[in-house]
Amino acid sequence: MVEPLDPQMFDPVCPSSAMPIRIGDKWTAMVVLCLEGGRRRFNELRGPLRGITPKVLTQTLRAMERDGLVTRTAYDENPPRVEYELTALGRSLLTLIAAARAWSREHLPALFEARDAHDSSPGPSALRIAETGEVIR
Amino acid sequence: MVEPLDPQMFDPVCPSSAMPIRIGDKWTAMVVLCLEGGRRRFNELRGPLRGITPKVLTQTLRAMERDGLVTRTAYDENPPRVEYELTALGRSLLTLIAAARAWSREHLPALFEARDAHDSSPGPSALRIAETGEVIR
DNA sequence: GATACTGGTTACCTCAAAGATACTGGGATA
DNA sequence: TATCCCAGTATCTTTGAGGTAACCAGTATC
Repeated sequence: MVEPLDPQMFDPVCPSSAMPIRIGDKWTAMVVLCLEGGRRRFNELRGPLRGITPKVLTQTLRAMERDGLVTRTAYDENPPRVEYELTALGRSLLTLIAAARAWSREHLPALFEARDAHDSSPGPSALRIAETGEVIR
Repeated sequence: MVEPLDPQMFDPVCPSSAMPIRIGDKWTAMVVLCLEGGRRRFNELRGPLRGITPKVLTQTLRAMERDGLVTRTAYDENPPRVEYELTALGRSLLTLIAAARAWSREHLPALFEARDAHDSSPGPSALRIAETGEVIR
């Protein structure tokens, strides 16, 4: 069997939403990474994907199954058991995900730096904010 | 000066929305590609990005400027002139975009094939349920 | 005057994704 | 009899991306 998934494998502090690369839906890339080491069960995936609701995980997996990225195998047991596994097509995304992560490691700090510099610049943006009365928390 | 942009450079029939990779917002990757050959003016970008509204192009360019992907240069002329240009950080996305396009060229047909097969499959779940104890590939 | 040009801004609307919360079935277990 | 477990469903609400249309300032043209 495969090793259990590390519940800490995705750092919630890491603002992946700020990463300008997305594979599929919000959770698709993380599901692919979870399945990299072998087949996994539904509730096994819910550990590392902290905060995902069963509904959204179901939606994500169904969409991935439809696109041929994962296979779903349901065993007629009790309690029920369902396993998900990457297809060759799903595995082909791993290199792309690795490229995106490499880009992030190399360039994301510069992006945040630019963002911070922009947000704290005394330029016309401050004026525009003052004019609109927009509140920034 | 640079050559004019080809208004056909993005095929509207190409379902890029189906491509499971996204760089930044919906238009970010296309803007990067438009700026690959040199600086461009606002309305120059609106040609290839068929269907983009000025509001969304403004939002996209502002966000990219904030993230240090493009520079915005406004000339105090009449009529006004504004030019956008890729930064080194923005250019660093080109390799990632190339990787995503390579993946799509290679694997997107298989994805669509899987999707079509799934959508026109006869039985919903009966075939996908494994027999008890049976080893599934 | 009236209109057009450029590079936008603003208000308003729509729609789908995401999330919160609760509930299901049916055998196994206490 | 009651409860637990897994793999989901069902329903509602929120969020936010994206789109439509109107408007702006300053100059130049008709």
